[in-house]
Parts: sequence; structure tokens; C-alpha cells
Amino acid sequence: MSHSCEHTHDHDHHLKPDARAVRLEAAQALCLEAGERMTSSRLRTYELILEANAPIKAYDVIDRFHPDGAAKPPTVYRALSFLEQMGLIHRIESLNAFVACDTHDHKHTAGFLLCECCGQSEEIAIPNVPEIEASAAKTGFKVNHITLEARGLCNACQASH
Amino acid sequence: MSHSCEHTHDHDHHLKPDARAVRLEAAQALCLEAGERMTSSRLRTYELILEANAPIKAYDVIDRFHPDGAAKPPTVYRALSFLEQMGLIHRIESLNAFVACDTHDHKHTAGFLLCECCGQSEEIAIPNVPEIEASAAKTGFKVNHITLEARGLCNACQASH
DNA sequence: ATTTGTTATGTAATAATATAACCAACGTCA
DNA sequence: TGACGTTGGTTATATTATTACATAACAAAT
Repeated sequence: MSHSCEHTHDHDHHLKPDARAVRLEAAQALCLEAGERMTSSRLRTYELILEANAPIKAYDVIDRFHPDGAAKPPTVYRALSFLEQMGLIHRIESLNAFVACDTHDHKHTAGFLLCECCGQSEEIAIPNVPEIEASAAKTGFKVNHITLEARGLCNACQASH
Repeated sequence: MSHSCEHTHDHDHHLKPDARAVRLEAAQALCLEAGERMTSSRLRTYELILEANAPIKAYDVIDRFHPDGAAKPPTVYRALSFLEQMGLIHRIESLNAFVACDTHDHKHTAGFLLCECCGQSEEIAIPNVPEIEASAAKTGFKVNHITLEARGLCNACQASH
């Protein structure tokens, strides 16, 4: 979580422990249904992402992975890419960070509002996808995946300035 | 330039030497007008980005900087951030790479179509910015900057498949 | 219950990307 | 001239991510 200012950021998206438990259960169910294995390192990685109240860096996951000492990078990077493929998390390209998917249907594509002040993110549906595809189609480009990340100030942080 | 397939990519955006010269001149004029100094490392960095026919990595610039041996990373990273501030180049977040700005007015924001096959990029105006801002405004979020990067296949690469 | 193929993990090393810190050189303009 | 701000050189290091290869766990069929 990166703060670009000094004021307190008491507004947070932190999930309460029982809400996290619900998400962890749901993730396990999702994997089961998909015939994939929600192993312990994958679950631990997902848990740490849920515990963060903002996009979290891979190395922060690595550092927090074990109570005593860090995980090895490949352990966590493998889990991250699995979770991303399952649609359980998203990678934020402009932050090199990861955040839990916030939608029910675990789409593999989403837009993000990234607060430059408190570091929190908000997941949004990408507006006007057909227009973007149409714009691309002008030169015959066929879109497979859209990355949309808007930086700015969340409502709470505007108030604090 | 990263190829995900084996067919030839003979379609390219390569600027001819004289077109590059025009761009270099224009960049110098732009800096002059802005009261900024287009120094030799900045110019060399810009030149290498113009010579690439696709988004280029920082370390590729570093490697090509001198005829004999590489530049030091800070030299190039400083130039890149200067050029980006001037609107002469754009950073592609999802590639960790840089591309010359292709518009006349050197806006600091643009969208990109990124071909997963030939690695080339195409700069587009971000469609429907007001809709994106409106979507953000639903929760009071104020957008400062939009990153839009669409991966897919360019026209030429679709034809080759 | 063993074999076998597949998927997942462990481990060490290293690659790739980016910045910090500090001082020297240069420009400019009072 | 000399004082100040900007730019660049240099070394080191921080951060992010992957390769390569060995081992273990699991599933399914024999």
C-alpha cells in the first residue's frame, strides 16, 4: 500500500475475518467445480491477498507467507498465476500488484480505479467495451483482452485534502 | 519485439531514416519551446525508440545506447522519464516498454492496441473517456489518468494465421 | 497395490526491471 | 566571478520475475 500523502486513511476495504472465510470457502468450491486443486500454497496466497486492503505486491505476499521467514518466489508466483487464471485475483499492471476479484462471476477482465493517495483499488466493469472494440476494428485489430486502469483520488481522499 | 509465433512479420511501422530525422527535429523544437533541454542522452534515447518498430524495453535502449557497450541504467531511465513528461514517448504498462508518441499534440494519455503476435503497437484515442469518468464518479472517484491497453491481433497477423 | 502419467512443489540460481545516493560538470544569469 | 539549479556519471542496490531441474503428491488404470 503506497501513500503519497500524510493524512490518515481510515477508510478501508478490509474484509472482516468471517467475510474472508466466506471468500476462501467459495474459492475452494470454485476450484472443486472446475476440477482444479486449491492447494495450501494457493490458498495461503489467496488469503494474504484477501487480508490486504489494497493491491498487494508479490514480494509482500512472499514475505508474509510463513509466520517465520519468507516463501520462495516461484511458490508465490505460481500461485498468483493459478489464481489469476481462475479469475480469483487480478493483476494491476500499472502497480505490479495483485488484488482479489470483487465480482461474483470471476470474469478475467475488469477495470480498476486506483487511488493515488490511499492506494486502494475499486473494481469496475469496463464501460463501453463495444466502442473500444470498434475503435480497434477500424484498422482490423481484433481485441482479446482489455486492461483499463484509472489513477486518481477516491472519494474519501478527496475529502481529506 | 516479442513474437509468439513463427510466421514472418514483414508488416512493420518502421520509420524511414528521413522520417525519423523529422521527428528528432520536431522534438528538439518542442523542447526549445518548452524551455527544456534536449540533451544528447535524451536525444539518443528518443532516437532509439524511434528506430524500434515496436515498443522497446528500457534495457534494450541501454544495450544499444553506445556503439561499443551499454549505457548505465540511470542515464536511460532519466531520459525516459524526461521524454515521457514531454509527451514524446509513452510507457506501456503491460509490457514494461516504451513507444514513441504517434500524435501531433503529444498528449500525455493515449490508448494502445498491442499485437500479441508481432509485438507492434498502435496508438488510439481512448474512446468514451466521459463514460469512464462517469463510471468512476458513481463512487465519487476523480480520475486523473487513464491507462488503456488492449491486447489482441493486428490485421496483418490475423491474416497470417 | 503397483505402475504410470500428470500436476504441483522445492530449491538454487539468475534474469530483468528500476531506483538510491552521492558527487562532478555544466549553464546561466545576477 | 561565483552561486545556484539542472543534468549527468558512477556505484551500488532494490525490486520484480523466471529458468532449470529435482522431488513429491495425486489420479487413474492395471
